Amino acid sequence: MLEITRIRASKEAIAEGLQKRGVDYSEQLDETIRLDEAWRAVKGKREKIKAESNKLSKSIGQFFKEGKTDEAEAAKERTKTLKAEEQELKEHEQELEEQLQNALYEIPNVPQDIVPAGTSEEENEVVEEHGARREYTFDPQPHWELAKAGATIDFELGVKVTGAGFPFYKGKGAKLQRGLINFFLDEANKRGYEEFIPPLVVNEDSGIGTGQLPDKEGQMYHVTEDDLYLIPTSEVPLTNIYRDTIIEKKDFSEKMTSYTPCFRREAGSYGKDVRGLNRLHQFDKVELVRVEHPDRSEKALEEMVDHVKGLLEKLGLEYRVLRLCGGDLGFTAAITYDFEVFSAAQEKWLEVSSVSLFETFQANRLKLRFRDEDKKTRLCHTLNGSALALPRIVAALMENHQNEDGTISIPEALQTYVGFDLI
RNA sequence: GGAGAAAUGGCAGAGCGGUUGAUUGCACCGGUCUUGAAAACCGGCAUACCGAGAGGUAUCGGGGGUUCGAAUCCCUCUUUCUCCGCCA
Repeated sequence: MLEITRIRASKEAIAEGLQKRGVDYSEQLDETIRLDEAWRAVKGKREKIKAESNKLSKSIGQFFKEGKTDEAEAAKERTKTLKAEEQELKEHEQELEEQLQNALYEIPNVPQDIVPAGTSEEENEVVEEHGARREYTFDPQPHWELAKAGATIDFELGVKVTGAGFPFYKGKGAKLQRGLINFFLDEANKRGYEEFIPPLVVNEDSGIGTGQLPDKEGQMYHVTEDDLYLIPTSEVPLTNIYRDTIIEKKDFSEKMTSYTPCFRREAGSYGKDVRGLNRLHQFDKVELVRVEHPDRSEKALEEMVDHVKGLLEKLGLEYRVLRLCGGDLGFTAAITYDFEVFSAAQEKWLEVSSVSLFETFQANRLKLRFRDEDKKTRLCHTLNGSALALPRIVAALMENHQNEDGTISIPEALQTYVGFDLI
């Protein structure tokens, strides 16, 4: 959520920045300004009346103490009219406040200057490419064929027990998952991220805090009985640790990591790119979350990008880094770098990580602040990134490291983690 | 799941209808004293919003109500503790 003070101060610049998302928000911005002004006017009026009646109430107490019953009764009468007036204004005020809040919820974050304009993924900017395309002397198999042949992942069994998008990993397939998780967590630990095991279900406040609610309600599994949501990413519980907090530390830099399963309904995305591990309802992910001083958030973003690059290199995968264009940028992000690995058999790029800086957009909703040098509270910057999401990494590892006989070589960095070098 | 008790500022802990945003202690910050430190003493010390400012408004777990007036009374929800039951 953008700060209303910021919209007030630089509406034009914000409207211009938002153009990069391919949608014109000027009308909505005007609407927030209008609502904000109306709201403040009504609020001011109401508070004045309230102040007067507060004063009267105090005097009533005084009158009673002094035994001036007549004066007290007279004052009582006067407060009655004030109260009625105040009540009316209060209703109007609350209405305006709610409208303003809703209007603000609908405006996405402003893309940073270097974010390219664009409306589709075609316009994402490839900023880096690493690793060589492997030449095959045989027809590389897609990972779902390899999984079947090697009995490492069982999709049909998942359908039987739960439904599509909930595979079973078996034997070496399961061990590979576990190995990757440990590898990713260790790498995060090395870079100073504290490890967490968070709850996998969160309440409504947390969903609102990180921006999943109220808009993207359909994306999460909702446990209606208890009004809780299955997390679509551990960004939600990790970032919400800092909801309603003021960081008092001077040179803070909060770095957290956690492995969790992630649950996504993926409503409306059936049919395309859903084969095998490409799009699941439940998948594993190691996530990085950071809370930073605004002056240090750019550097933090660079560090995270660097971290993810290191992981992909250690896994021996060909990858590229994209700077998402405005239209492809998430609602809450100011800038996002996507990492894609090349899938040999599918002949396409698979997104395996997304690293984003939210600036104050999440912090504003979270009420996550720090104490500035002049003792004032200011909003922090938040960041997060996957390091990494497992299924597509597994798909890429299987496809890119497959051998002609259907076996799969495990990259060296991973061998000590999984306990074997060939599947 | 049943029965009781409780929820107040960073912490501890008063207040139980009327100048209470809230006594007090600890912690913390500044000062005096001291060669320095400790002790002692003095002062400061919640957050948000509105306002150029003076100041105003709101907040004593959340929401609602009674009242001219609520931290204080009532309803409701949540959480914590104790006891019982059930269970990994």
